Amino acid sequence: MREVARVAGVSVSTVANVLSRPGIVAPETRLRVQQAIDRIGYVPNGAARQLRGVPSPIVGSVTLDLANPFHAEVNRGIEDGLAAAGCLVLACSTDLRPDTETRLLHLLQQQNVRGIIISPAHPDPAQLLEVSRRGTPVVLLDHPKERLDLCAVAVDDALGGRLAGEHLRELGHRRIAYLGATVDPGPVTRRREGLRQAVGEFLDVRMDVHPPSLGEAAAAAAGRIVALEPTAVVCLNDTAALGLLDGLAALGVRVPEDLSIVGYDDLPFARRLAPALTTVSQPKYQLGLAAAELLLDEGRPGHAHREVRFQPQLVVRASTAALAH
Amino acid sequence: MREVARVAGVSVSTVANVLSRPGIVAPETRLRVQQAIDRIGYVPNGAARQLRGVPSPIVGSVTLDLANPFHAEVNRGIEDGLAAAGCLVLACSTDLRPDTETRLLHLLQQQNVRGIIISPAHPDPAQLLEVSRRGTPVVLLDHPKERLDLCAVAVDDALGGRLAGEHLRELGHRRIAYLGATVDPGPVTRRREGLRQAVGEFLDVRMDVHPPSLGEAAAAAAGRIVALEPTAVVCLNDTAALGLLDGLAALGVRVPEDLSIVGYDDLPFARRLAPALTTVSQPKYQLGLAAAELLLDEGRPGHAHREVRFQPQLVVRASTAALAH
DNA sequence: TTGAAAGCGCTAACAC
DNA sequence: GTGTTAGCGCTTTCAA
Repeated sequence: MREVARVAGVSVSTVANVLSRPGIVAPETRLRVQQAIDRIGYVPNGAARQLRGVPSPIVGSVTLDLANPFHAEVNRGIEDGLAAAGCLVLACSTDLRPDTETRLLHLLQQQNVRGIIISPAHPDPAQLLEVSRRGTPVVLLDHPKERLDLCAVAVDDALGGRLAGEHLRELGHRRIAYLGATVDPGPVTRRREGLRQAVGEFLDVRMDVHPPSLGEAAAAAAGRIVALEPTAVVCLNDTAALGLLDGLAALGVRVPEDLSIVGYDDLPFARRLAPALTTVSQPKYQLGLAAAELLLDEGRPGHAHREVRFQPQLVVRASTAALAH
Repeated sequence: MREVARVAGVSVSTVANVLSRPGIVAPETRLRVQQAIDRIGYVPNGAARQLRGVPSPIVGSVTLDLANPFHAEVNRGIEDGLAAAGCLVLACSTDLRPDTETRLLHLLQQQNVRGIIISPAHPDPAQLLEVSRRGTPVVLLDHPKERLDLCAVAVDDALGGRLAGEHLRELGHRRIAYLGATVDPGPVTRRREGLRQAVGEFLDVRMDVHPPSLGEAAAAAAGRIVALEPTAVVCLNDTAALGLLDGLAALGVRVPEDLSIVGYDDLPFARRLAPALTTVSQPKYQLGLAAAELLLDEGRPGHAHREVRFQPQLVVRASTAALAH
């Protein structure tokens, strides 16, 4: 900046004025400074600006797994929602590990991010309230606001589970399994409860998803599921359903003749699987967009914390069928 | 920090020492300072640190579209590769728009990021060389190094196209279409050329992918493709192949009996489509991991720019078949 | 309309 | 082993 000032024959503060309040500088001077900036290829130093109190354009996004297509699309919504305000997304994955989440929250605070959008891995929100209290706005994603003093974007997960359960009941199913993981994120736990309340006999199946992928774990769980003799299985998401279809095919179990399958998320491939997957759809891009808007609103004068709530929708396809007698 | 010093009864520089060079501080003093830090809940200010020359832990990742499962997984590889060094990923999508890319590069430089990993949208790398020359390391992703003075992670795209073409030739196909977009990223263009060189009659089909999704555009292109009377179609990626299968089903065209289809990327769903998709697999997570490693190496003493090259692999499934006579 | 100067929070050289 | 001190690049009064 000093160099720009020298070349333009003005003082640093005039250069600063051209950058921050161009209206206050004489047109002729402004032009000279602009030319100097272009000639030198001057790029302002964000760190120095921040130190002077200008808010950072960076927003932290803490998700469970960026490689998961659901989260990837949510993040794209966040990115686009923030882009209008010139903000950038610092994207992090926790793999559902509370300690990783704690570490990331620390790092983000240190970076003075404008705010944090988080799908919590830790069941206790105390940590998040503390971050918020310290001055970094926090928006919950895929988590209900309840009485928390934070903004939240939520999907009615229990309803999603119930929709799947009621659909299966109507088809005559009574023994229904839920394929989840040994440790599930909040939304999956809430779906399970919604399903449990909607069905007769509920069979809880848990996968250990450590080393292999979710799909492989689901394929490997096929035998255990079949042994329980359910007539239908609801999976924690479409990827698990995909793997389960694989595993069932290997066992010679026909879907939906022998077993009905329901997925969750309605990823683009769901409609083209063999058989086309019945699933529960939830908005993805819109979730991210809403979270971005809530976060941007945090800075504004009359801001009050609020919740934006989305409804899931059952999409019936060919992987579920009426129970044969 | 001053507050911590006051509480611990030491000077700010002692606090600084505890944070940056703990070994130099007397254990007793160190403990007192640590306790003060915990009690106050002090969080260091990254901006101030940066201003003093400590490198930023943030790395920019500029991709074409974070919501694309291929890029999402690449980014996850980047994230994990950088995590070991305590770095965070600022993830951006360009949607293949050169002006967006330019804007993002500017923003990233302003943030003094440690480096930038980029899948270029702009065909001319001049801009990237300039960024690198100015002191922000740049690693090319999904782009060959060639004579550029940058590190690069590349996949042999032409080979990928050739593999698809040779597979189809062996099955007796001669009229082969390539389904791409009106404006394709570099890798897709290179695959097209590889395919063109491997087949007899090459039919170039371009989709306009602006408002709807790639899958929908591909479904809509089914009619145009059929009119060209190819016996096989290679798609720019699996998502397009998925859409095309949809469109063909609506037209009553059977795959592979009437038309063979080849995808690209081998996304998890490819093996479970109806029919299971023949596709060209390329490493995704590994690409990101390699890029992260190259970037981290940029800071080290004897660093020399180099290219890490991956080979694509043909995965034959049920969507391609020998040409009936 | 422009310039001089103070200071944001921190690090590191140096003196004690 | 600990404290004093001088900036890092910028914004923002305030004075000229």
